[in-house]
Amino acid sequence: MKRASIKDIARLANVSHSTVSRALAGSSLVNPETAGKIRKIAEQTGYRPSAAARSLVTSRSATIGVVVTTIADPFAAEVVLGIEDAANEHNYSVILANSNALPEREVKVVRSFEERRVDGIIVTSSRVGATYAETLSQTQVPIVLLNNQHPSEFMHSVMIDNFEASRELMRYLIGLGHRRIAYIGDRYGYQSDTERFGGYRAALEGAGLGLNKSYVMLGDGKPEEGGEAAAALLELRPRPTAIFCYNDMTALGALKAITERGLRVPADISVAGFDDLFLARYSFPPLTTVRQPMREMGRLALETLVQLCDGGESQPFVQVAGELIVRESTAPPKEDS
Amino acid sequence: MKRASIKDIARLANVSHSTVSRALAGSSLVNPETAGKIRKIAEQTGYRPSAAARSLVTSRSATIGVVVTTIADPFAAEVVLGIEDAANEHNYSVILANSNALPEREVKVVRSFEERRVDGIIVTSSRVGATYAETLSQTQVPIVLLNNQHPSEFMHSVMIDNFEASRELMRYLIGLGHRRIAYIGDRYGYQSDTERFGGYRAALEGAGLGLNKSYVMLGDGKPEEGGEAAAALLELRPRPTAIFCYNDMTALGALKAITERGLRVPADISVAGFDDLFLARYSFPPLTTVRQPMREMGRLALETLVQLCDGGESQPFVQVAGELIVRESTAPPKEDS
DNA sequence: CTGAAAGCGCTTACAG
DNA sequence: CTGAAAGCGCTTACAG
Repeated sequence: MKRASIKDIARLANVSHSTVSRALAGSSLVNPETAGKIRKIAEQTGYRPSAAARSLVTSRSATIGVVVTTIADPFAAEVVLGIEDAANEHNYSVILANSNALPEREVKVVRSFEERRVDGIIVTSSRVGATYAETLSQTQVPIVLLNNQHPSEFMHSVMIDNFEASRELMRYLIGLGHRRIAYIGDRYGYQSDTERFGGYRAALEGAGLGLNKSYVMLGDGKPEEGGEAAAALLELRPRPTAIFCYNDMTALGALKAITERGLRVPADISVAGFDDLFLARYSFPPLTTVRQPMREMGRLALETLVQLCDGGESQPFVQVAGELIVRESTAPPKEDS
Repeated sequence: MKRASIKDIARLANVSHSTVSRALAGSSLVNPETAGKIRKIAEQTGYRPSAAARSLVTSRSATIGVVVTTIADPFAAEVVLGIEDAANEHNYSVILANSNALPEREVKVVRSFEERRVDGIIVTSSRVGATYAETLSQTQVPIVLLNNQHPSEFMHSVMIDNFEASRELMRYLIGLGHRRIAYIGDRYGYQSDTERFGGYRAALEGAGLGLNKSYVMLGDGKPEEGGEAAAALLELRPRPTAIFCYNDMTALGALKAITERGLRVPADISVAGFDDLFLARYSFPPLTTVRQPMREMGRLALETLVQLCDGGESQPFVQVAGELIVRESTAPPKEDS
């Protein structure tokens, strides 16, 4: 059974299909009475306009493409929720694709977005390398990068002020009395990591503390390696009294590794993360971290994109502020340490 | 700058657009040499076929719609990852929508799917109430429910064998020596909760233990209320020696509430969950739970859907097995309890 | 093997 | 206010 088309309705209403089109579009150029009749018939027949047909003539699809590395990452999931909620309000649909950080997948995704003539693309927190960036810019549609900035006239970005937020967290740790603070970063060289490390370093310098390179470790942004890095840090003498993790996932692994080795957080060592994922409230102990307004950032990205799609201007870099969330994984260092 | 169309390529190749269409579709009805030339031009001009135009004539969109309550739920995220990975392999795109459990949102989502002429729909773990089910069945496209079964010729479903998995977990707990086992379910009456409760009950009976109604609490599937329920359970005398939570999120809250009250898990009381979310390995202590193969279930749902879209048959109920994962949140009850 | 023609379901000038 | 016509970019019988 095929879906009713505009023609079927025209026949039932005894008008031309042009009139039906206008009536359904709410045009003022049609007799209110006829319009009402048409709408009623459309309603009764369960008519649904074909987005494909419409987009063919209007050359707009009311669809945006969203690429994440993997939606199983809680950060990405929160962002996508924000994007989709906002998209829904603007009557856009979102096509979701996971790149799994595979270059061939990235290429395929962009190609599929192109074929579907998405009106814009949002790329969330992945490394946008040179090739990927090039593939992306060739799409000719507006692109918004989330937590990833790339200097290009085609790309806008929304991100948190990593440097400032990181520095604030560090000042808090230093204020607690910590002098030996380690940093577990991300070996993939995300911009956000670089910036957070920048804040870490600036805070150390600001406090007259030098950067001790042996206190800087690299993980992969996930618990497993966060734990390994933390374990290695524990072996150092003098041992750091606090560990600042690039993100909450890393911190989660650190917490586990430390606890498993019989040390207590924060009595023996403090741990802080970054993101304020949902699970930061349920870790043991609850994690001190920097909150990123993930949903709002997603919403902001969508809104920027819609503005761009409507041919409007938008500032190329939207920056939001982080917020220090103090929980129970941080405390002053032990007297004797 | 507009995208190149089949006509542009036809002009450049000095053939008709029909030939271009055939060549690009890999039809054998076209001279290999011409075909090669056409493909080369298409490549050079960065030609991308319009999915809209194609779907208009083929009446297939190569798109499927996925509705989740919220993608911020880790369970949903894992499932969606599985769906999208499989969809990618079959060259389908997925449109993602969050219903937020709002009826009006559900209606809007389905409407949008209809307008986009999705080839099929997957609905993940939400209550598919009577109205929603009706809205869904009217779409005329195949529907696959994940962790939600609904008797209807239009709907297929893939789900875990909740009853059996729940019973297995209970047997394990009983085998440990527990006699007073509480259950924290979900007040929204999901089918999965009903079935897990069924397994709980059957196991108790099977062991000659009666069902103590005061040991059965209801949460909302999230940590907060899981914690409240656990706290209430702790007040009971005699106190239960183990708590089986409907899902990991509930267990996470229970763990926190118990620990905050100065009791130790599993020394003072055992806790088990269901799902084996990523975070179950990082809770304190690591959670004993039942693993649901979430990604595989997503993949299975997509595969079932594709089969249905291709006009094939498929068994209406696909059931997968759960797997008991024993970690550190469960142990024999204390001697004196 | 190739092209001309029709048609998918819409929107939108154009003419009345 | 309304209709006939053209066209968006494809696929696919039909005829050669």
